[in-house]
Amino acid sequence: MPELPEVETIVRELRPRLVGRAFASVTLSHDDVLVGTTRRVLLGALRGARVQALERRAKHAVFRLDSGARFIIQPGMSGALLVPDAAPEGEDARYAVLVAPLDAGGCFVYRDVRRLGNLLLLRDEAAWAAYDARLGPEPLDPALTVERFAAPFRKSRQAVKKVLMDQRAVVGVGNIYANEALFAAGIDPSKPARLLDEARLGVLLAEVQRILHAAIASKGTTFRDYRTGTGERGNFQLELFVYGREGEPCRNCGRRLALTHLIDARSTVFCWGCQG
DNA sequence: CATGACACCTGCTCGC
DNA sequence: TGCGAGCAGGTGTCAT
Repeated sequence: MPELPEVETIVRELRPRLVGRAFASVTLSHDDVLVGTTRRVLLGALRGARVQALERRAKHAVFRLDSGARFIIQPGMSGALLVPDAAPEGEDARYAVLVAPLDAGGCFVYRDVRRLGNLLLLRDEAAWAAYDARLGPEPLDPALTVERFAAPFRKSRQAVKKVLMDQRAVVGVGNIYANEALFAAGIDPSKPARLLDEARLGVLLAEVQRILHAAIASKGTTFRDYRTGTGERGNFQLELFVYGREGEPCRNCGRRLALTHLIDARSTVFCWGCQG
């Protein structure tokens, strides 16, 4: 479900509700979301732990705990982070994977229908460094240069859209925003990445940044079940030019937008006229 | 090392 | 109405 703007929105909304609070208790409904840790270790680390900071890295939420460990949530396709006033019951509890009442009232809930999301526990700086090193640069980092952004594209024979969604090249861009950015930059999504010159990649980076900023301002894109940290819908779906609009007229030239699943088996929507 | 295929899991929609 | 096929904002592993 969530790409960079959605996770950024969730983290911003939950930060004031969680930072400074401690998890009074923790329950976990399924073990299959755990990566690199066990139920016993994770629950032991979270019980009584106080949240010192809540940040976003790539499409993940990062909880810095007072123990020095970091608790990471990768929401995957259907994960949601919420802080209701009380622990969920009945239908609300159905897909709750992790429930942690807070010391000062309220409750932290990680809800995930498909459970493709993952929970990680990084116990020290070395573990954090290893996790961080596997991820590419943040696209909204003002220090990111076009040269750095362009490098993995210049080396790859893959479709430019696939590289754009590769979290080792640049983080945070998933299927929705890859489709949108490539349309805005006038780039054919199936074009081999290495065939794009530096100027074109500069345009692509600029469009990625513009669109991600705009999507954050709209609190993300709600197509199905994405909700912000306060349970609201995002609004960026009203500003999409191609994603989910196959068969409809291009908002730029009026042609019918095309759909293909040939790139990385993900839906790619594009305009034959505008993306050369 | 780069690349493609497939796995993880559940729910919804669409066509027959 | 029922049922199978296909699809869904992500990411990791495996063979080749």
